[in-house]
Amino acid sequence: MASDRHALRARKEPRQARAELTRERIVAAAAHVFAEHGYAAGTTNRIAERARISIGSLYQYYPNKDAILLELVNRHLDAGVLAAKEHEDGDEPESLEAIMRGFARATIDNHLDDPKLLQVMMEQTPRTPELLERITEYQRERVAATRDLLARHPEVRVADVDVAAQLVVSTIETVVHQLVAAPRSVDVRRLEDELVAMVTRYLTAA
Amino acid sequence: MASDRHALRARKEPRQARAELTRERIVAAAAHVFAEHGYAAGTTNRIAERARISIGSLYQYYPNKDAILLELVNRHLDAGVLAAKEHEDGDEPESLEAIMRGFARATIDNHLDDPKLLQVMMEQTPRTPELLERITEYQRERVAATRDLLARHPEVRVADVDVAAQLVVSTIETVVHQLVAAPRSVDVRRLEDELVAMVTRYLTAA
DNA sequence: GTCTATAGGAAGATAGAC
DNA sequence: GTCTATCTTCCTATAGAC
Repeated sequence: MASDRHALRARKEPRQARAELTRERIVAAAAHVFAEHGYAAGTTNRIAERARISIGSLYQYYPNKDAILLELVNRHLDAGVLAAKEHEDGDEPESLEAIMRGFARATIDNHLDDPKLLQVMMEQTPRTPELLERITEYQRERVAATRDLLARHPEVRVADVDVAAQLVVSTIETVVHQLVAAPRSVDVRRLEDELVAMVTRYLTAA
Repeated sequence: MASDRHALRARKEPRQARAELTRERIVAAAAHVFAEHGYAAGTTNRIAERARISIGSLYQYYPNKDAILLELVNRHLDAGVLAAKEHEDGDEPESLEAIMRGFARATIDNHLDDPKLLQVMMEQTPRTPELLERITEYQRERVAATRDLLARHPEVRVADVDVAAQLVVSTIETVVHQLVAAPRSVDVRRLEDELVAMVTRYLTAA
């Protein structure tokens, strides 16, 4: 078995690298197509066409359409977790307002990256069990991290830290999402200021 | 449903009344089917079946599937506007906190009515131009009414009333929506308290 | 491993009888 | 006015050649 394995260095790596590249092309194409046409009209044929491979090849890399979408959602959530972590792991002496601003900014940036795609993912996605699972886990993770942060921070005056964490995370996430989705709305920076002010005052009120 | 009323009075009215009843049956059936199966799997055939009319008859009352959905969305938004109006038109001497609680309570009630259906309408609906138009108008209306209320209320201390109104409406609406959609979450009443506290403190802070 | 061509199936909408 | 039966369209997913 695998007797042709001992070639010069590796025959396997280049293949995997090529395959990885193809997967990347598919994902990039899917992002573009979903953002432009929505989920239903973002057909696998269109995705394959944009990735400049055939529909047959596409199905060799992903078992079905939802798997491609799930990959996109996973990447977005991973980026969100990563961005949030950066601020959480910083030095603690930051003011609560600075921390909240970091949260808001990171969330906004992550959504501003490709608003159309995000909207499609949030609003038109079929709620498969895997996807729901992933989103729930993400929420749980964010709330838990925020709760710990609030519990440790000296400025926080709120009674129930669990409820507060849930409210703050939910508020920042959904408000940002809605504001980004509605491009007609007022100045984003201005609203970021007010959002930060609101949650900060809430958390530090006597 | 004994409507064999060949009254002397009118020949037209009974027919219209019958038609109105049928429309009502269709809408009720659609609400049930969408809530149970989602939008895509909530087929027109299923709706007709539940309304106990044939698919052909259904298409005599609504031109297509999206028109039925639009009817449902319209009813929900109308209920929302109505509930909000009740509190706005009340006597002014109410405290700001009482007003905000009224908003939150009304929003929660309106969503609690049929959470599943709401979730489907918010998340799986195809964003047709008519629907987007209707939602935008609803938002604009709510924000405008809230802005006027804030501008008149003596407790309000916030600098920019327009931005504040947008933030408050957006926060209450989206947070409630998310919380209702996620039935695993904490006590709804408890979170209502915190939500009200948050926006009230924000609006009245020095 | 990649392709073309198409099977397979679902669902929205319509035709035409009664 | 209501029904049944069906048409049309479209898209996912697969088969099979190269």
